[in-house]
Amino acid sequence: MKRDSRLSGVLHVLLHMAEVEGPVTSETLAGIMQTNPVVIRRTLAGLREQGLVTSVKGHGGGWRLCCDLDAVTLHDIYVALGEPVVFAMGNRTESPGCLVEKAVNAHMNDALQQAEAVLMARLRDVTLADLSRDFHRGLQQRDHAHCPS
Amino acid sequence: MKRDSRLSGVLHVLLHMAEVEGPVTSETLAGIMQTNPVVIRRTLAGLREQGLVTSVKGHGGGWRLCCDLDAVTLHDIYVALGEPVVFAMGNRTESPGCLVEKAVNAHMNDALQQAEAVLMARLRDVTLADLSRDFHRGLQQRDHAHCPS
DNA sequence: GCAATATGTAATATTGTTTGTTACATGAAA
DNA sequence: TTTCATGTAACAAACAATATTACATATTGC
Repeated sequence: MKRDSRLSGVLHVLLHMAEVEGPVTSETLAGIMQTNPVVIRRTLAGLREQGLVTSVKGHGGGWRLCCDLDAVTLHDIYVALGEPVVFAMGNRTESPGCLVEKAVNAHMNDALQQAEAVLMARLRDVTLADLSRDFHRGLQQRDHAHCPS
Repeated sequence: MKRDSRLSGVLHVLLHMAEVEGPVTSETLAGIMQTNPVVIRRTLAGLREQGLVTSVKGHGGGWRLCCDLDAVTLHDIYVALGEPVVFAMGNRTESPGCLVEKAVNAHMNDALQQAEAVLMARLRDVTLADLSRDFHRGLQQRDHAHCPS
């Protein structure tokens, strides 16, 4: 199954934006992400509606983070993306007439729902600031490795 | 995203088989599932390798359950299907050179892994017998509704 | 033995979704 | 007024799941 990597991708983009002062163009971001500028614009458009980023047209324009990294969780980003489907597995029919299928669906939905609840809880636990901290920790470690005292 | 409904589908098939004495042909099962006999055979082939069903060729042949419904959990079926991918969401790159991506992946994987653990635990909690019981309960309720005393 | 029936499986086609691309309109700065 | 950037619709490509076709193999019953 083809995996939807928008959440992973947009987090990547946001952290890169956090490292830069001025606005960043969709073309630059597309370069980092090895994708198309239009894809970036499409994706970030959702985040803009939630007030997480702003965009400015024209010369010198581009995209800018406009949220408190400490206040935004991964779940907020997930929601801003339109709450994409979580599972690659699902029921054959959602409103089955067959009683066998009803019994199957009931148990499957129960299991999937509990798993989804856990996932959402974990996403709510992590903020963009957490990710950024981890990134900088990784940077430091790498620099130490390259330039030992 | 297109959802993989094999687990749901195969459970449906197994419960139907549990209701019948003799062997059932892939054609009959395909009729119930509104799919193609070859799809049924392909899917059940995996279960046969795990000793959950048997197949007999030729005249009077077909498929038969050969397991204790109480002993087989949904997780067993999931494994017999080859442990299909659980999530529709995933990381952009699994072995990123970019430290930003590394930080993102670490948190995402953590969250996904915990959710997957919960799902598997729930699948292990439910047996085919449980599903069958629920089905018969549903049957009774419907009959009562149709023929009130 | 031979016809009928069923599985086994490879090869191919179809379908549906996501992602990528093109094209062009709109807006802002130099 | 030229240049650069977003906004968006329309279209194309890529990909994975499912469906279909075709034929080999095995078993039963006559």
